Amino acid sequence: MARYDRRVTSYHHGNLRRAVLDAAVEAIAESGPATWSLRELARRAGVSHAAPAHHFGDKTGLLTAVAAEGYRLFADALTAAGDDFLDVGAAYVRFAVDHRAYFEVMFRPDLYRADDPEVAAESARADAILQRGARGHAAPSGADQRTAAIAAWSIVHGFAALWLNGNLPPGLPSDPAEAARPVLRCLLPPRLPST
Amino acid sequence: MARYDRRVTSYHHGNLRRAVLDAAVEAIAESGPATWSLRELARRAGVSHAAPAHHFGDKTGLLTAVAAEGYRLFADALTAAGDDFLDVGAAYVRFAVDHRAYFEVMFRPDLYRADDPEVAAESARADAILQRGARGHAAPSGADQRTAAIAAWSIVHGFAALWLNGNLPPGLPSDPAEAARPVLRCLLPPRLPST
DNA sequence: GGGCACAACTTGTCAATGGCAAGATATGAT
DNA sequence: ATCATATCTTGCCATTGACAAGTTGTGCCC
Repeated sequence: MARYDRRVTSYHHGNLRRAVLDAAVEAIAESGPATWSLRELARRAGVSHAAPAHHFGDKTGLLTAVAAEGYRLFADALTAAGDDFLDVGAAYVRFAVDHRAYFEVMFRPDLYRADDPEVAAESARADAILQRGARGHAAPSGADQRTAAIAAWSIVHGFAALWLNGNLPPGLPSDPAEAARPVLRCLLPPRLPST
Repeated sequence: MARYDRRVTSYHHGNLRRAVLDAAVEAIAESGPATWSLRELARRAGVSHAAPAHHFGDKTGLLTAVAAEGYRLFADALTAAGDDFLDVGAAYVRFAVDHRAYFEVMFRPDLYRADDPEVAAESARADAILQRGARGHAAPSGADQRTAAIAAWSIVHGFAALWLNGNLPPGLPSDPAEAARPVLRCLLPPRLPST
């Protein structure tokens, strides 16, 4: 913490935007997207109570910036996972847990301005990668491609959401991405006995 | 609206608890669980700004009451749906959409006191019914029973969450429960050509 | 029917918050 | 050197959640 505190007393912070953004993500990760205040973030960063408003406009603007950055990191993480459904799904769950604050804001569109250009662009990028990942496995049970893609997205998103809420039964592997794999496999056609 | 306004001017409202609860659900359905205030609900009910506190303690107490009632209605709805996975899943999604306010609060445990006795009891009841519903379909792909149950819960919950967030592609049936059925079927073993 | 304990609600107050306006200070371009 | 502009501060206001203390209605017991 306090990585972005001002080292010396100067009128200009130098990196206020990033400092407030990081403080927000940290605060959200600690106790949800509603328990902190803009003024508290300003205090953490060592600036006056109105300084954040200059960079983000208002609280919604800050959450919009969090969502935009979250979608960018999210799309990057999914891209790095490759094409296979299980790998993309595991990366999806891992992102949700490792970057809980981003994830929680991203999928709560009432918190931010979803029509923000950067948010729209990055979320569209993530969408495209998810579509590709879903296409990587054969449509089960004779369902059409689109239905199968929705099923894939649903099971991955549902697992991540339930994990974050603590709704899953105890005894699962401590690594959520590994815990997810056998669950996601349920959506795939029966495997050959060779593997 | 205003179904619980006081008809006559009297010191006792007569049904304040229910009136505030309904006003809260209405407000949450309109614009999320964070955009309203206790004082606004009090105004809607035509009582003083401190009256709700008498029944719910504080804002968290009110949200706890919403969650408790939500889980009760939820468990009832799932019970009425029967034993079949597709029926229970469709009822799950229907509840999420028809009772959006309850659903959004229920699955955001940071908003309320999850250790509240009534919440715990009703959510346990819902859990049991979900387990039964998941057991109603054969475990696919050789997965064990528990993994299959988590997969079932994940795909249903994920579909509901994505529908509520507006993340699903356009063109689906307008009835979310019917839209969910083919998606949920992806989890089942291939059907016989007879059906 | 009289009195009394308690439930239901009101009024008043306080610190904290988000947002705005106006002012101060630093930065960089020319 | 000057000046436009970005960055940050100070001051202010309405609103909020929470609490304390007072007021009014209700039901119960005798």
